[in-house]
Amino acid sequence: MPRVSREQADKNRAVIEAASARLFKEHGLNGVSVADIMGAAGLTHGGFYGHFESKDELAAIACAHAFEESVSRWRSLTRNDADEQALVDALAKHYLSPAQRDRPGMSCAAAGLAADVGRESIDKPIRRVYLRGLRSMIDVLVSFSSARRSKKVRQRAIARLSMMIGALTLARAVSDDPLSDEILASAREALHGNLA
Amino acid sequence: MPRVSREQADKNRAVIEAASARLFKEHGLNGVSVADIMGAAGLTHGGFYGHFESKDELAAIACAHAFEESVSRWRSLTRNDADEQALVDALAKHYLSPAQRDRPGMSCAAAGLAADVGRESIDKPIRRVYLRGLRSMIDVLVSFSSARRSKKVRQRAIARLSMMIGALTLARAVSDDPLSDEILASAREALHGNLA
DNA sequence: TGTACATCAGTGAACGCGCGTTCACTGATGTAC
DNA sequence: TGTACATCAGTGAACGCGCGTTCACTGATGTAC
Repeated sequence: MPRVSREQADKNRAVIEAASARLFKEHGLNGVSVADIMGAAGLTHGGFYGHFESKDELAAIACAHAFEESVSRWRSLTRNDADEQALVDALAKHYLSPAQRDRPGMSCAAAGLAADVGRESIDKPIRRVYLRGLRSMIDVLVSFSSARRSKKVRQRAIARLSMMIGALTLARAVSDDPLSDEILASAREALHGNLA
Repeated sequence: MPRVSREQADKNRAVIEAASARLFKEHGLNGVSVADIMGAAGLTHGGFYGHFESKDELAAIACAHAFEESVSRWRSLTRNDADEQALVDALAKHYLSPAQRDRPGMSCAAAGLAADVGRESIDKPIRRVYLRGLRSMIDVLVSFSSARRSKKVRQRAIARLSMMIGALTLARAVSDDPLSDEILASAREALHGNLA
């Protein structure tokens, strides 16, 4: 059934973008084919190039979407006027959970795409998008602190983000072993300040 | 020039293993072909199956080699009788450097393969090898402490490892921006205890 | 409002290409005498 | 030690397959009158 309404076509494009964001985080940029993406959106592969110029272009768009989703979830944590440690704890509890580990497609963009983006050549559009997304995540963590201008606050935000992403990535690599839960718990404890 | 001496064949196998460990860390498990690996070892692709049963088998062997190399480098740091913080600082200085970031092939096995291993299905041989390797890295970090038996020491070791691997991975994803050096520096500071 | 037609979103076959793996072959190595 | 021959490490063509991308086609949508 070809030729769908303009409105439906826009919806289809949005579905393709959402599905690809999930699939890219789940299986990696090279672990997902154009046919996989279109199939997940209920379409066939040929129509892809009516919406996007290339798979690389969609990868960049999907990366932006994934970061927007992750960051807005993080920002929603900061609404209440809790203190910095409470906010970090809340984020860590959510972020470093078995549920997040086991559903990479529904989870953090920075963690799910980091290694793949690091291997993309520098001129690929996804690299600039990832950089922008990572900066906004750091900004959210910095905003948890009341003293936002200090270099120390920013460095602490970056270090915390590194630990969360590293722990999630490692937990996924050994998800079939008790060590996986131990990694999540250890990072949560460290972020709570219990190991200092 | 076919039919090489038994001795030369063993050397060839060792070269294939070393080259593949480097390439897998650099480009990912799916970013390297059998022909790439054999070419890097100065051979043609057809001879591959005389040495290994499959690409998956080599991936597991290469992963084991990569961890042995990384862990023995880490262990060499622990020879002198420095205190825990000095050992952590020495490791961080080495690990979180631009040189390590820019040469993934020559760098940490746990960081270079984590995301790929997390996406491999549970029955793939590389997963058990990665788990063993990660455990031995944790053991090295635990051995830095004089109070080796405590749960806290082990959790701290795991949290430190998570932060180092997360920081290195993120630094690679944004390596074309000043944020990359900032990530490395932030993690080094955090590991030194300056941000607590 | 109804009709005629141009547009174009989506289909599915096809393109060239590289993948992991197989296999007949080559000819130096290793061995039996 | 020298010769005859079996072995087998490495070669390169070939396999079936899936990839990203292209394109002729379809037929409902959108528009001009």
